[in-house]
Amino acid sequence: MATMHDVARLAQVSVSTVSYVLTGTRPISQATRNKVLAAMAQLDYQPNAMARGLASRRSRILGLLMPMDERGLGATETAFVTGAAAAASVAGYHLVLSPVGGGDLDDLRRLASQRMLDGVVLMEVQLADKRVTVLQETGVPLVLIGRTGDTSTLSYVDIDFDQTVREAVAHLVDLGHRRIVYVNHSAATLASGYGPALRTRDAFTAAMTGHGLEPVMIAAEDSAAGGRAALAAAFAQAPELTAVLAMNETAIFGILGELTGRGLSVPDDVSVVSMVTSPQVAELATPALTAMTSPGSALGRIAIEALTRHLDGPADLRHQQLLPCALEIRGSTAAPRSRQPMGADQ
Amino acid sequence: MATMHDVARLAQVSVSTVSYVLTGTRPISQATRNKVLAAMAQLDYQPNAMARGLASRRSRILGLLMPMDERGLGATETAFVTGAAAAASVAGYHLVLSPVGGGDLDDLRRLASQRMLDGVVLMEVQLADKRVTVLQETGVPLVLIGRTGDTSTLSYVDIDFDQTVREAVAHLVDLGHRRIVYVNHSAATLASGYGPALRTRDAFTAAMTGHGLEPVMIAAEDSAAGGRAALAAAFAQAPELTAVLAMNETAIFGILGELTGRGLSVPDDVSVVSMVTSPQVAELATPALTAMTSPGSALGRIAIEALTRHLDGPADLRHQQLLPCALEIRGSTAAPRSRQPMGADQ
DNA sequence: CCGCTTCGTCGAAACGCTTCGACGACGTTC
DNA sequence: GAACGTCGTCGAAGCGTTTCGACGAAGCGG
Repeated sequence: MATMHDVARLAQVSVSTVSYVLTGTRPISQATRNKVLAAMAQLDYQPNAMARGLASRRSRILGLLMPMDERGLGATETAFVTGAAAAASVAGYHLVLSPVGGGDLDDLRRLASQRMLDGVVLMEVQLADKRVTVLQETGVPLVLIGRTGDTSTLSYVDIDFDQTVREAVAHLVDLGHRRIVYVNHSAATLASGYGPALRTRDAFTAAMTGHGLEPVMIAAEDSAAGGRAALAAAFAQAPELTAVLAMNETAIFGILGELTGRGLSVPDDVSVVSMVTSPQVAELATPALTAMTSPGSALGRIAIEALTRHLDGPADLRHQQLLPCALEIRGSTAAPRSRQPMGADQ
Repeated sequence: MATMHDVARLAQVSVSTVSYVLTGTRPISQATRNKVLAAMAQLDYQPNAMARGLASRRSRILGLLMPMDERGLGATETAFVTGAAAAASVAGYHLVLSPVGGGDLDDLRRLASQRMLDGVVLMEVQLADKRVTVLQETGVPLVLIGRTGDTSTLSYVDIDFDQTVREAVAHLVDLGHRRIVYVNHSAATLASGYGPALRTRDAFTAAMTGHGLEPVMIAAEDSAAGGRAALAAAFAQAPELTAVLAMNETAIFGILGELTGRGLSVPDDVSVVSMVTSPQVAELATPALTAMTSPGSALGRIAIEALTRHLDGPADLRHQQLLPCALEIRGSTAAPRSRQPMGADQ
């Protein structure tokens, strides 16, 4: 493995000159530059990342910390990762993903303190998230996906759940629906302070109230069975429901199955809107789901851009941004079949 | 940020002694060790990963190179990653995931040549995979998930597709099925040399022939629509089919939808077995799918263990191992309804 | 044509760690 | 009790870069 010394010797210049050619820190004449470049090519020289990192105190590596639980990464998260990786590459950084469980806080602290990562993007942030505290203590530049409860001191990018829910509800209301049930994540997830679940709950209540309608929310386990149970609960609470808005991507297949099982057709009897869903998943269902498509890759890109700006620019700037999901109408929503005289609600 | 010098000064020992306490390379008396440990704790000392890596020429970081395409990571791949991460942690290594597209071969070469990774696990290997060549050239210790066409010189772990298909076919045959259609990945995927698709195709042919049955294979696009089309094609080629074996996890929802659409019930009219599928996905369907569950986390663990053995042990040992998927019977398979006189095939 | 920048290059000192050789101080062994 | 290990520690030499100060050579205004 050739080193800078070898290149310098072959090109008959000093080591520092080679370094300047590589980094562009100081001007180098075209003639010298060419000599050096030729020597590099001839030796198949690759700079040693460790040595660079040690001397320059920056690794040019960004970490994307993602929780890896059993249920896997959806297309949404994947889009996020690819968006982030692309942006990192453009900015001249490598992006590495590190699977961090909730438990290994010490592991996390170690990772961050070892100065191997120039900056960190943390995914799936809870409203009260110890990981954020740990990372802040280490002093690594940090951007969150999602928000903690107190957003004042941190940079973050997140989905604009408020607007997303408002648009979803508006779509259904425009179609003529009045009885709309919201199927959220599980009660346990809500209790754990999972931001998206809590924020959408509040946004749903607000949106429905704004239309003069009564909000009905059901918490569903993240499984097909959970979805089936949720639908049963929904019909118990609101027998005349004509539309379901679902946040729970996993439960939605159970919901659809149960609907079919009850002899109800989508969208003729019941309309279904899936929230924060990727087109890929939406297309899996029959009929394809009308969904609020999450801006996955944009979120990833923006997070990385904010992070690199932190690194290159002044230390204390904050970036806080919300992006709504886009409504994509497919086959699972329609005007409600008028099973009862119109105007009954009014 | 405290350095080793600071620790040494505070503990009144030499820098090398501190290093020996940390690495255990040489014996240190209990008294000295305690002094050093106390100093470390007091200063909240964290070793600098770059400096360590430069001096020792090993980063203690392993890379898991995964293609990140649009369709996301299934639970199978996720299990794989978590298995690998756990094993790496046990062995005292960090595991970082690097999303590498097919195109960035240069990127890959750079990553591997920079001596930032002690070893690499490469996922989703094609039968003829340029990435393997590139990585081999750089000399990084390498373990594959999947196999190239020529397996002689490399370490790999892979699913035993042959046995997996054999078991799946045997399950259906035992139930009494005679007309079984195999829905594979798309023709394009097959043509690109995707190992699992090719190997299962051959294994299916062999297994069916072994039972004295005629193998029928359909290539399906990776989408719900592809699944529907595939089922139509299947009925065209084998109108009396009673069972479907599907490799294509994405198409399977289309298959199920189309089956229902034709008024056929699963499993009474048609049995369905899903191959290389995670329990999570299998449970999404109604009824839950009988599936060949992939040994995801075991594959990850074994790959990392093989890799660390490469690093610590002799340079030239190979590890080549196949693991079958496990048959998990759920609700989508049953004996065929005898729509025609038994013995018609015999 | 004299002092002043600016340009292009060099040598050497970090960066924070590992590792090697050396060296007392003690047992052991015959 | 002389010769020999072993144990615990130290100092110093790297590891392969970046970066800083310095310095000769141009270029330039007055």
